[in-house]
Amino acid sequence: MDIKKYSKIMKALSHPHRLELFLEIAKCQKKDYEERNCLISEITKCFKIGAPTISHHLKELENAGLITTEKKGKFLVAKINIEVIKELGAIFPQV
Amino acid sequence: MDIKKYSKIMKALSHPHRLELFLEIAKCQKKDYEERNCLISEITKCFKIGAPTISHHLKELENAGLITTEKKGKFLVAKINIEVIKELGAIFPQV
DNA sequence: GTGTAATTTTGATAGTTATCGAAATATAGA
DNA sequence: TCTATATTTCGATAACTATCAAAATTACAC
Repeated sequence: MDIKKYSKIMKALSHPHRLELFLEIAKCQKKDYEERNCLISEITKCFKIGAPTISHHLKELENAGLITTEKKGKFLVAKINIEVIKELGAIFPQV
Repeated sequence: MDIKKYSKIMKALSHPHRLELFLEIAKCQKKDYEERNCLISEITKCFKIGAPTISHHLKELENAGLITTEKKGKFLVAKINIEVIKELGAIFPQV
C-alpha cells in the first residue's frame, strides 16, 4: 500500500472547494455522454472563488492523479481519472 | 451530499501518519476477532512520532467520525466506525 | 493588428497545522 | 502512599496553504 500516494489523493479532496470541484467535474462528465468534456469556465461560474484559486485547485487534483486536463482552444477541459477512482475503493478496509 | 462532512473525513486521512494510523487500527481490529480491541500503546511503538502527536492525530480521526475510542484502565482502545467507511464508498462517482 | 475572454503566474498575506518538549493527569500495582 | 506507565494538555515554532490582486499569457474574432 502506497501510503504517500493515497494520502496525497485524500489531501486533494480534503478541501471543500476542491471536493466540490472534483464532484462537479464528475457530474458534468456523466451528463455529457458524447463528448465527455467538462469546461472549467462553466464550472467556475458556480463557485464564489476567483479564477486563480480555481486554477490552483485544479492543479492539486491533477497532481494527485484524480483528473486530467486538456486545453481546447482557449478553454480548459477536465476529465476524471477513472482508474484512480477504482483504486480508491480498495484502500478502505472491510472490517 | 454533505461536502463539509466528507471533506473533513478526507482531511483526516490526508496526512500520511494519520492514514497509516487509521489503516493500522483497521488491520489490528480485523485480526482481533473476539475482542476487537486495538491498543494505541502497541500501535504507538511502530510509529516514529511522539505520543502527543499520536494523541493529536487520534482526535482528528475521531472528530471526523472515522474511529471511536474508549479508555480501558490506563490504556486507550480504538475502533473503526464501520458505518462511515460504508458511506465513503458511495461518494466516489461511477463515471 | 486590436480587443476580448480564459487561464496561468507571481507575490503577498492570513490562517492552519504537524510536531515537539515539558508539564499535567490518570491508573495500576507494589 | 509511592512509582512506573499511558495518555493528554499546553505553549511554541516552523512549515504549509487558500486566497486574492495584478500582471502575463494564450487564443479567438473582428
